[in-house]
Amino acid sequence: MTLFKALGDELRLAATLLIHRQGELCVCELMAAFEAPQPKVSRHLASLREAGLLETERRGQWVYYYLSPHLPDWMVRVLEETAVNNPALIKQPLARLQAMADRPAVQCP
Amino acid sequence: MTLFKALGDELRLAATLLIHRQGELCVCELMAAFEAPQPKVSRHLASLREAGLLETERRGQWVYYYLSPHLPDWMVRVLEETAVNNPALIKQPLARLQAMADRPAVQCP
DNA sequence: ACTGCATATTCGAATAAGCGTATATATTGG
DNA sequence: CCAATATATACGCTTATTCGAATATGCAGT
Repeated sequence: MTLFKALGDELRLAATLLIHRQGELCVCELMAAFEAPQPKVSRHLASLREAGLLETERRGQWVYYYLSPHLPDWMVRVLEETAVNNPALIKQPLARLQAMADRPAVQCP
Repeated sequence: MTLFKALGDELRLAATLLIHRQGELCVCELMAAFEAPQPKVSRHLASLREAGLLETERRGQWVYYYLSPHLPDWMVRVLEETAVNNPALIKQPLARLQAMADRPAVQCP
Protein backbone atom coordinates (compact mmCIF):
# COMPACT_ATOMS: atom_id res chain seq x y z
CA MET A 1 0.00 0.00 0.00
CA THR A 2 1.60 3.23 -1.07
CA LEU A 3 1.46 6.53 0.80
CA PHE A 4 -1.32 7.97 -1.32
CA LYS A 5 -3.36 4.84 -1.25
CA ALA A 6 -3.09 4.86 2.53
CA LEU A 7 -4.24 8.47 2.65
CA GLY A 8 -6.91 7.90 0.03
CA ASP A 9 -9.54 7.09 2.60
CA GLU A 10 -10.90 10.10 4.43
CA LEU A 11 -10.91 8.50 7.87
CA ARG A 12 -7.34 7.32 7.43
CA LEU A 13 -6.23 10.73 6.24
CA ALA A 14 -7.95 12.65 9.01
CA ALA A 15 -6.84 10.19 11.67
CA THR A 16 -3.25 10.45 10.51
CA LEU A 17 -3.36 14.24 10.64
CA LEU A 18 -5.00 14.22 14.05
CA ILE A 19 -2.45 11.79 15.41
CA HIS A 20 0.37 13.88 14.00
CA ARG A 21 -1.06 17.01 15.53
CA GLN A 22 -1.61 15.43 18.93
CA GLY A 23 1.59 13.44 19.06
CA GLU A 24 -0.16 10.19 19.89
CA LEU A 25 -3.67 8.91 20.37
CA CYS A 26 -5.18 5.66 21.46
CA VAL A 27 -7.97 3.83 19.68
CA CYS A 28 -10.71 4.93 22.02
CA GLU A 29 -9.75 8.56 21.59
CA LEU A 30 -9.95 8.18 17.84
CA MET A 31 -13.31 6.45 18.15
CA ALA A 32 -14.59 9.46 20.06
CA ALA A 33 -12.99 11.98 17.73
CA PHE A 34 -14.51 10.42 14.63
CA GLU A 35 -17.63 8.93 16.14
CA ALA A 36 -16.73 5.69 14.44
CA PRO A 37 -17.22 2.10 15.60
CA GLN A 38 -14.24 0.40 17.17
CA PRO A 39 -13.56 -2.27 14.53
CA LYS A 40 -13.63 0.35 11.83
CA VAL A 41 -11.08 2.54 13.57
CA SER A 42 -8.92 -0.42 14.48
CA ARG A 43 -8.86 -1.77 10.96
CA HIS A 44 -7.94 1.55 9.39
CA LEU A 45 -5.19 2.08 11.93
CA ALA A 46 -3.87 -1.38 11.17
CA SER A 47 -3.64 -0.59 7.49
CA LEU A 48 -1.86 2.70 8.25
CA ARG A 49 0.61 0.78 10.34
CA GLU A 50 1.10 -1.79 7.61
CA ALA A 51 1.74 1.07 5.21
CA GLY A 52 4.52 2.23 7.50
CA LEU A 53 2.85 5.49 8.42
CA LEU A 54 2.10 4.71 12.04
CA GLU A 55 3.65 2.75 14.84
CA THR A 56 2.14 1.62 18.09
CA GLU A 57 3.02 1.31 21.70
CA ARG A 58 0.93 -0.46 24.25
CA ARG A 59 0.61 1.17 27.63
CA GLY A 60 -1.62 -0.78 29.93
CA GLN A 61 -4.88 -1.58 28.26
CA TRP A 62 -4.39 1.14 25.71
CA VAL A 63 -2.58 1.04 22.41
CA TYR A 64 -1.20 4.37 21.32
CA TYR A 65 -0.64 5.22 17.70
CA TYR A 66 1.90 7.79 16.57
CA LEU A 67 3.59 8.82 13.35
CA SER A 68 6.42 6.47 12.53
CA PRO A 69 9.75 8.10 13.36
CA HIS A 70 11.08 6.35 10.27
CA LEU A 71 8.76 8.24 7.95
CA PRO A 72 10.81 10.01 5.28
CA ASP A 73 10.90 13.76 5.74
CA TRP A 74 9.13 14.42 2.47
CA MET A 75 6.16 12.36 3.61
CA VAL A 76 5.97 14.35 6.80
CA ARG A 77 6.07 17.53 4.73
CA VAL A 78 3.21 16.20 2.62
CA LEU A 79 1.19 15.54 5.75
CA GLU A 80 1.90 18.98 7.15
CA GLU A 81 1.14 20.67 3.86
CA THR A 82 -2.16 18.81 3.84
CA ALA A 83 -2.95 19.67 7.43
CA VAL A 84 -2.23 23.37 7.05
CA ASN A 85 -4.34 23.66 3.94
CA ASN A 86 -7.25 21.50 5.06
CA PRO A 87 -8.05 22.48 8.62
CA ALA A 88 -11.63 21.39 8.15
CA LEU A 89 -10.50 17.79 7.94
CA ILE A 90 -9.83 17.54 11.64
CA LYS A 91 -11.71 20.49 13.06
CA GLN A 92 -14.71 18.62 14.38
CA PRO A 93 -12.80 15.51 15.39
CA LEU A 94 -10.41 17.70 17.33
CA ALA A 95 -13.28 19.44 19.07
CA ARG A 96 -14.86 16.11 19.99
CA LEU A 97 -11.53 14.87 21.24
CA GLN A 98 -11.08 17.87 23.47
CA ALA A 99 -14.61 17.52 24.75
CA MET A 100 -14.07 13.85 25.48
CA ALA A 101 -14.59 12.84 29.08
CA ASP A 102 -12.37 10.28 30.79
CA ARG A 103 -9.52 10.41 28.32
CA PRO A 104 -6.97 7.80 29.29
CA ALA A 105 -3.68 9.63 29.65
CA VAL A 106 -4.38 13.29 29.41
CA GLN A 107 -1.12 15.09 28.84
CA CYS A 108 -1.72 18.03 31.19
CA PRO A 109 -1.04 17.15 34.84
CA MET B 1 -12.43 11.67 -5.64
CA THR B 2 -9.96 13.38 -3.41
CA LEU B 3 -6.34 14.24 -4.23
CA PHE B 4 -4.88 11.24 -2.50
CA LYS B 5 -7.41 8.86 -3.89
CA ALA B 6 -6.61 10.15 -7.35
CA LEU B 7 -2.90 9.60 -6.75
CA GLY B 8 -3.48 6.25 -5.09
CA ASP B 9 -3.14 4.36 -8.33
CA GLU B 10 0.42 4.01 -9.55
CA LEU B 11 -0.33 4.74 -13.18
CA ARG B 12 -2.28 7.83 -12.25
CA LEU B 13 0.47 9.04 -9.95
CA ALA B 14 3.28 8.46 -12.42
CA ALA B 15 1.30 9.92 -15.31
CA THR B 16 0.55 13.04 -13.30
CA LEU B 17 4.20 13.48 -12.41
CA LEU B 18 5.30 12.90 -15.98
CA ILE B 19 2.76 15.37 -17.31
CA HIS B 20 3.84 17.94 -14.74
CA ARG B 21 7.47 17.45 -15.67
CA GLN B 22 6.85 17.66 -19.39
CA GLY B 23 4.32 20.47 -19.29
CA GLU B 24 1.79 18.58 -21.36
CA LEU B 25 1.39 15.21 -23.00
CA CYS B 26 -1.16 13.64 -25.27
CA VAL B 27 -2.73 10.24 -24.78
CA CYS B 28 -0.58 8.45 -27.33
CA GLU B 29 2.59 9.75 -25.71
CA LEU B 30 1.43 8.43 -22.36
CA MET B 31 0.53 5.11 -23.93
CA ALA B 32 4.10 4.85 -25.19
CA ALA B 33 5.66 6.05 -21.95
CA PHE B 34 3.77 3.53 -19.84
CA GLU B 35 3.34 0.79 -22.43
CA ALA B 36 -0.30 0.71 -21.50
CA PRO B 37 -3.35 0.10 -23.69
CA GLN B 38 -5.24 3.14 -24.89
CA PRO B 39 -8.52 2.65 -22.99
CA LYS B 40 -6.64 2.15 -19.78
CA VAL B 41 -4.67 5.37 -20.19
CA SER B 42 -7.74 7.26 -21.32
CA ARG B 43 -9.82 6.12 -18.37
CA HIS B 44 -7.20 7.02 -15.80
CA LEU B 45 -6.70 10.43 -17.37
CA ALA B 46 -10.44 10.98 -17.30
CA SER B 47 -10.54 10.26 -13.59
CA LEU B 48 -7.63 12.62 -12.98
CA ARG B 49 -9.50 15.28 -14.86
CA GLU B 50 -12.66 14.61 -12.88
CA ALA B 51 -10.59 14.95 -9.72
CA GLY B 52 -9.57 18.40 -10.89
CA LEU B 53 -5.89 17.54 -11.27
CA LEU B 54 -5.67 17.74 -15.03
CA GLU B 55 -7.23 19.75 -17.78
CA THR B 56 -7.28 19.08 -21.49
CA GLU B 57 -6.92 20.91 -24.71
CA ARG B 58 -7.60 19.41 -28.09
CA ARG B 59 -5.17 20.30 -30.86
CA GLY B 60 -6.08 18.59 -34.06
CA GLN B 61 -6.55 14.90 -33.51
CA TRP B 62 -4.65 15.02 -30.28
CA VAL B 63 -5.87 15.76 -26.81
CA TYR B 64 -3.23 17.21 -24.54
CA TYR B 65 -3.36 16.81 -20.80
CA TYR B 66 -1.70 19.27 -18.44
CA LEU B 67 -1.79 20.11 -14.75
CA SER B 68 -4.78 22.23 -13.98
CA PRO B 69 -3.73 25.85 -13.51
CA HIS B 70 -6.37 26.01 -10.80
CA LEU B 71 -4.62 23.42 -8.68
CA PRO B 72 -3.94 24.88 -5.24
CA ASP B 73 -0.27 25.61 -4.62
CA TRP B 74 -0.03 23.12 -1.81
CA MET B 75 -1.13 20.31 -4.12
CA VAL B 76 1.53 21.29 -6.60
CA ARG B 77 4.07 21.24 -3.80
CA VAL B 78 2.90 17.76 -2.84
CA LEU B 79 3.41 16.63 -6.40
CA GLU B 80 6.86 18.17 -6.61
CA GLU B 81 7.87 16.75 -3.26
CA THR B 82 6.77 13.36 -4.51
CA ALA B 83 8.58 13.72 -7.82
CA VAL B 84 11.86 14.81 -6.26
CA ASN B 85 11.84 11.96 -3.77
CA ASN B 86 10.64 9.23 -6.10
CA PRO B 87 12.54 9.61 -9.35
CA ALA B 88 12.14 5.92 -10.07
CA LEU B 89 8.43 6.44 -10.59
CA ILE B 90 8.91 8.09 -13.97
CA LYS B 91 12.42 7.10 -14.93
CA GLN B 92 11.57 4.37 -17.39
CA PRO B 93 8.42 6.04 -18.72
CA LEU B 94 10.48 9.17 -19.37
CA ALA B 95 13.11 7.18 -21.22
CA ARG B 96 10.48 5.48 -23.36
CA LEU B 97 8.88 8.82 -24.05
CA GLN B 98 12.14 10.30 -25.22
CA ALA B 99 12.82 7.27 -27.35
CA MET B 100 9.39 7.48 -28.92
CA ALA B 101 9.34 7.89 -32.68
CA ASP B 102 6.81 10.13 -34.41
CA ARG B 103 5.81 12.13 -31.40
CA PRO B 104 3.03 14.49 -32.39
CA ALA B 105 4.15 17.96 -31.49
CA VAL B 106 7.75 17.70 -30.47
CA GLN B 107 8.71 20.85 -28.70
CA CYS B 108 12.11 21.33 -30.37
CA PRO B 109 11.87 22.82 -33.87
C1' DA C 1 -9.51 -17.49 38.42
C1' DC C 2 -12.94 -14.20 37.03
C1' DT C 3 -14.85 -9.80 35.29
C1' DG C 4 -14.54 -5.72 32.75
C1' DC C 5 -12.58 -2.83 29.51
C1' DA C 6 -9.59 -1.90 25.30
C1' DT C 7 -8.17 -3.54 21.12
C1' DA C 8 -7.66 -6.88 17.29
C1' DT C 9 -9.33 -10.08 14.06
C1' DT C 10 -12.52 -12.97 11.40
C1' DC C 11 -16.48 -13.64 8.52
C1' DG C 12 -19.77 -12.82 4.96
C1' DA C 13 -22.08 -9.34 2.29
C1' DA C 14 -22.12 -5.08 -0.27
C1' DT C 15 -19.79 -1.84 -2.99
C1' DA C 16 -16.29 0.07 -5.69
C1' DA C 17 -12.04 -0.20 -8.86
C1' DG C 18 -9.76 -1.79 -12.49
C1' DC C 19 -9.31 -4.35 -16.74
C1' DG C 20 -9.84 -6.01 -21.69
C1' DT C 21 -12.75 -6.12 -25.60
C1' DA C 22 -15.64 -3.89 -28.42
C1' DT C 23 -17.70 0.18 -30.04
C1' DA C 24 -18.54 5.21 -30.50
C1' DT C 25 -17.02 9.95 -31.47
C1' DA C 26 -13.89 13.55 -33.51
C1' DT C 27 -10.63 15.19 -36.60
C1' DT C 28 -7.76 15.10 -40.66
C1' DG C 29 -6.69 14.27 -45.38
C1' DG C 30 -8.08 12.56 -49.62
C1' DC D 1 -18.37 11.56 -48.41
C1' DC D 2 -14.73 8.06 -47.14
C1' DA D 3 -10.74 6.15 -44.81
C1' DA D 4 -7.39 6.53 -41.25
C1' DT D 5 -5.89 8.00 -36.83
C1' DA D 6 -6.66 9.60 -31.98
C1' DT D 7 -9.43 9.50 -28.15
C1' DA D 8 -13.55 8.38 -25.36
C1' DT D 9 -17.00 5.45 -23.61
C1' DA D 10 -19.92 1.16 -22.67
C1' DC D 11 -20.14 -3.50 -21.25
C1' DG D 12 -19.23 -7.60 -18.68
C1' DC D 13 -16.09 -9.58 -15.65
C1' DT D 14 -12.71 -10.07 -11.92
C1' DT D 15 -10.61 -8.47 -7.96
C1' DA D 16 -10.12 -5.10 -4.00
C1' DT D 17 -12.11 -2.34 -0.36
C1' DT D 18 -15.05 -1.51 3.06
C1' DC D 19 -18.36 -2.48 6.37
C1' DG D 20 -21.11 -4.33 10.48
C1' DA D 21 -21.63 -8.07 13.49
C1' DA D 22 -19.57 -11.40 16.00
C1' DT D 23 -15.70 -13.26 18.22
C1' DA D 24 -10.97 -13.43 19.99
C1' DT D 25 -7.03 -11.56 22.57
C1' DG D 26 -4.70 -8.91 26.21
C1' DC D 27 -4.32 -6.45 30.32
C1' DA D 28 -6.15 -4.74 35.12
C1' DG D 29 -8.24 -5.16 39.19
C1' DT D 30 -10.59 -8.10 42.45
